[in-house]
Amino acid sequence: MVSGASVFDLNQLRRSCSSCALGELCLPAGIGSADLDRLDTTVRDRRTLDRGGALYRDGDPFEALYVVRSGSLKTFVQDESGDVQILGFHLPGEIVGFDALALNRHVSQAEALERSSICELPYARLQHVVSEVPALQRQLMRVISREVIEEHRHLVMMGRQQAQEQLAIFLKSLADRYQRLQRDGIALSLPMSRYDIANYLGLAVETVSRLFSRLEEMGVLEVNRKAVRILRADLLASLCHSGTTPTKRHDTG
Amino acid sequence: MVSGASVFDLNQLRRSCSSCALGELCLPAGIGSADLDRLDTTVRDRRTLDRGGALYRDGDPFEALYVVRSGSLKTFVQDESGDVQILGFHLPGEIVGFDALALNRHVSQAEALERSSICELPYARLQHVVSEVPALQRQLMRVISREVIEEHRHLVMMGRQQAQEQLAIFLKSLADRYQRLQRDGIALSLPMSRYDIANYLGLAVETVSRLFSRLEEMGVLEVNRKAVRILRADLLASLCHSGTTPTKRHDTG
DNA sequence: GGCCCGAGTTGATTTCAGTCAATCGCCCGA
DNA sequence: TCGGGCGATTGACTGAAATCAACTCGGGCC
Repeated sequence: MVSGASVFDLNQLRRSCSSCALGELCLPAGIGSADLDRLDTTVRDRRTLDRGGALYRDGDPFEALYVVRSGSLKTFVQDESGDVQILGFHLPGEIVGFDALALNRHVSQAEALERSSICELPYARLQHVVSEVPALQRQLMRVISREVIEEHRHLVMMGRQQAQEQLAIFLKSLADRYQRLQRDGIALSLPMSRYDIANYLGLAVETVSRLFSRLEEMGVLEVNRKAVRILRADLLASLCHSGTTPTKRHDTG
Repeated sequence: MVSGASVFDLNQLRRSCSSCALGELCLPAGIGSADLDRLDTTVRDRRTLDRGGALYRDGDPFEALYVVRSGSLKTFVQDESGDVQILGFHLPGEIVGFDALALNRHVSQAEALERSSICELPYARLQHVVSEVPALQRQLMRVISREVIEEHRHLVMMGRQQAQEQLAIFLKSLADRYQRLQRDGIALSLPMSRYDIANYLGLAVETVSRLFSRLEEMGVLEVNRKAVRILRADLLASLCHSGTTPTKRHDTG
């Protein structure tokens, strides 16, 4: 039984993309099955990271793009004085490492928030396959574009004046992403700490903590540390656009 | 004389990239001259936008990438209630329009901050050339990666708790970009309004105005509306890291 | 099991930035 | 040339979030 499972895993590993449950969420979306086999050959292997384990560090040479297979990551930049800004939280199916394309070395860092499994796409191989499979090239561009758009969402979130709006948008967006993964979008178990959330949103930890409490008092959430249950998704959604912020209105400058 | 200039412009138009002064700053960086000629064939033409003129709007079908040739643009998203978040200011040599790759339509908007000249790279043609010139494909990826990194800088700026730090970083970064364009990095003439700056940084206009005044009092700047002269670049640089923000320090969550 | 540490929460206080309001002055167009 | 309007500045005030501080709780480790 045990050895049987192990053999199964090996096969799984060998035909990673074709059989991967993430399917449409990952790079292979919209790729024909023949091309999919080609893509399979570029996936070197899976790496497992423990909580806090580094996938890449600032300055590391660019070797590969990485797909989160299970678990979750955070990416962040850290300046010379040690200040951190978290750039994103990455759930299964999401690809990280695009920051290294420009200079052939990473200019940010990626770390596991929990025990995570990662697919590695060595860029040399990927580039080779991409040059032979135009559909994959387009798909790769689409994926980077998604990354750009995701960062736009982050900027919009941070641009809000009301901290409560920021947190509401964050939680709603996280819930939506879990739901797209066919996971529970109501009973979340946040993989990141309050410190991470605060940093991600540009707030103080205490503020985030207080906001969780306030949302609980309002009956929007049920909060127990990392376990967060959304009781009133409608209210949460309305809190995302609450205050009319005249500063932000369009103004041909 | 007049018709002579016109003929010259036409030739210029025809051999745009090869003769463009932007050279290394734009897409052609690191491309051989033969490939450069190939790239030239993909540049449809130049468009001129007046101040406030739209390059593309939210929902527009994806037709091309655009290079700022002269002038400057702002890109922004606008939600259903009209709230705007400015995503970036774009100077000559910079490419915009990557947001549309994911869904084949734009999910943001681009508008000229002043009279601007834009090179249009129809994506269908670009893709064709890219498939024949692998170096160009790599270069295109590098350019998108630069866009991602630029957005990281924006996020880091917005994440700062002190508004003064945000503005200092903004000004320093803008000065650096102008200098890279071989323009004056000391005597800036800001193409964007105070409203734009405020929105970009997630601040109120009044705060931005007060900060300009404060920086002037401190002897860092000389401010006259859009004309800003950096008197003490060293001080400006030090203001970029002023407050030690313990919240932001790295913290394994 | 008990201890210890760090994440998380809550409270008190401060401060900085947002808001409201008034005014200036530049630019553009009648 | 003269208004008008908007961008920009400045002031007064308010309020929300940061800061400082104390404490709780839970999990991991011995």
